[in-house]
Amino acid sequence: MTSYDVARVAGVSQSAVSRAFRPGLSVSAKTKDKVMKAAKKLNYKPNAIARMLITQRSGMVAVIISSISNLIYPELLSRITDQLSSRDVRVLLFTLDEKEQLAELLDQIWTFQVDGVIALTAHFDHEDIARFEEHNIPVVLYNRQVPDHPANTVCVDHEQGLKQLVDLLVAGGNRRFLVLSGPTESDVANERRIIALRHLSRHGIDEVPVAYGDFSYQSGKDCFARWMKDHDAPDAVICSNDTMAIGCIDEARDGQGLKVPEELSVTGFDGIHAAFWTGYDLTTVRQPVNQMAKAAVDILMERVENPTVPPEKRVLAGSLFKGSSARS
Amino acid sequence: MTSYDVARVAGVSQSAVSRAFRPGLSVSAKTKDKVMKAAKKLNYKPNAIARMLITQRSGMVAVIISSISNLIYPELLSRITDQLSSRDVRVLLFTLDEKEQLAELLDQIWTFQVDGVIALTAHFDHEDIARFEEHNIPVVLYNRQVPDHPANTVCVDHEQGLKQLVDLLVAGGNRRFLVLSGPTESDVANERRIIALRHLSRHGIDEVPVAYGDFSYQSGKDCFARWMKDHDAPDAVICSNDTMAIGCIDEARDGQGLKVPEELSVTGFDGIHAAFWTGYDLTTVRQPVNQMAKAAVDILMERVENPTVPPEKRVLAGSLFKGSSARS
DNA sequence: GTGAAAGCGCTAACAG
DNA sequence: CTGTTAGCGCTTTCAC
Repeated sequence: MTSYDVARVAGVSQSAVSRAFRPGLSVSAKTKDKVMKAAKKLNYKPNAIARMLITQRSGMVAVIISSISNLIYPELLSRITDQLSSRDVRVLLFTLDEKEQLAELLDQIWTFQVDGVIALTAHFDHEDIARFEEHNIPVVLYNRQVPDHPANTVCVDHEQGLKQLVDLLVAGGNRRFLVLSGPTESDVANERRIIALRHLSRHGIDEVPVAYGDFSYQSGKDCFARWMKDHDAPDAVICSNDTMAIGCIDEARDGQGLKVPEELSVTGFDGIHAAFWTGYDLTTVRQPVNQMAKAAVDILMERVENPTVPPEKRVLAGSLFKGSSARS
Repeated sequence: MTSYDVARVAGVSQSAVSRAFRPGLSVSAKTKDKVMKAAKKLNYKPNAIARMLITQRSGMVAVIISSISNLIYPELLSRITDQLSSRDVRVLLFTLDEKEQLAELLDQIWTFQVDGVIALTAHFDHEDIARFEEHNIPVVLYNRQVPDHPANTVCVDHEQGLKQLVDLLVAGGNRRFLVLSGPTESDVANERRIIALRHLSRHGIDEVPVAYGDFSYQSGKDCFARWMKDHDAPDAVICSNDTMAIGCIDEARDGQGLKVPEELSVTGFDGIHAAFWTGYDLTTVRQPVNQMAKAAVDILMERVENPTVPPEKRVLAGSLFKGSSARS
């Protein structure tokens, strides 16, 4: 079923059919009516692929996500998809687990002529960003920045969030700390670790040990277990994200027999749903996920409409959630 | 940058360029080399949209998912995306929360000319399936069937899984039951509820009360709290999924002061990651998610290659996981 | 307001 | 093996 078939049945030209299906184009009510009747009869739907080819706009945005062991990603994906849907844009989903796959993934993105990209994960250097500019595809990075290069970014305010978190912990009498960081390949992990250590240092707490996991529940559990093998329990564990914090709590309680928060404070970051489950009730910094998703989509679509708008960085404040996983 | 530009630089015809970029087509090594050199120089990538238009194949599969309050969905989405990626097929993601949006969503799917559809959610009647057949788009349903109509389906064996679960609970001395079901609009919820009740009945346990939630953590919590307001605690709660079971456990422990499993057995279904967190250690039936995702993609892609292959139903056995949330 | 005509960038016969 | 040619289904000037 093509627009020609509809045109024939409706007794109009093919271009009339095309016009009838594009909003805001000059067609008389009578013609439009004839076209719509014929279209319904033939069960005709315009072919989006052909439209993409001619308009040079795919109506699709690539969303890059990594494996779902970090529970913040599905929540973000969900919000971003909703935001894009409401603007009548479709999501082409890409997952990226290994750094090496990035080049291949980018190739796919070019060939698919997506209108834009939202990257929830992956490290982008200025060369990658330059390639996007070359291809004229706007990109928005989530919670990460490109060193020495302006880029569209929406970030939670790590500085402010972690300051509040650290202040709270210190005020609660915690003195001996352990930082449970995400992997050093992760921009987010590095930022959160460095900022946390800096704020601890401002309280005169230095030489804080760091253990490294991969943002997953299991790694939170394992890292803490490994640490406890040849160390005394610290007062508090500052985790790079909620998923690891939950793993750490489970290991503390069930593996090490420590009472949380009486004998051990544990904090997370993100504010995933599971963090608020009463079994954990995590002290954490909540990303304003809805607003951040909206900001990411707003920034992106503005650049899709008008490619000359310069890069923009938006930093949104997180909110400290005082759960019962930390003495405060 | 089009194939014509590359052809000009390489000193060959445009169709030679096209051939060079399609695997397994007859091009001499020399020509291919010239083409690739020119392509690299011009930073050329074939335009997938144009290819879709001419080949009538988009290389995209629509995946329909619902809101992520049920944690099995992100896990499934992740596995399915991996499976499709490995076959060089892209995922076009659609979310469906309200039943009323289905028609609109289907329209989108037609216009985008996807090669196939995997539906993790939504209720499809035989009319919907017929429309897919009309459009010649193969569909695979996940954990749901179409009444009175053959359709491609991959299901976990609810019958067998729930039999094992109920047998285990009864053997553990549990006699007074509560079933915490997902919503009656959900095919999966209905199937799990009815089968559970049937198996209880076989043990002579009838007139089992049912409370209805929406598969979310909060609804598990709320439903159980509401039930406890004007009833004694049952021996065991059989939940339609793990997320509700976790909510139920949290409410039992923190809201009602009940010891799990000593005073209350709670079971789930699905085998989501969080079910195995040591804080819950849920007795549940684990869907073989990897195999099911693979089966769904296998079934789908076989029909994409060859539309005449008849519908197929694959039922995979789940595995009972004996956690410590139920007396057994 | 409407129709004719020219492509968007590519693939796939077909003939050489 | 290579080049020529005819579209895929649509949007968009451009005359009328």
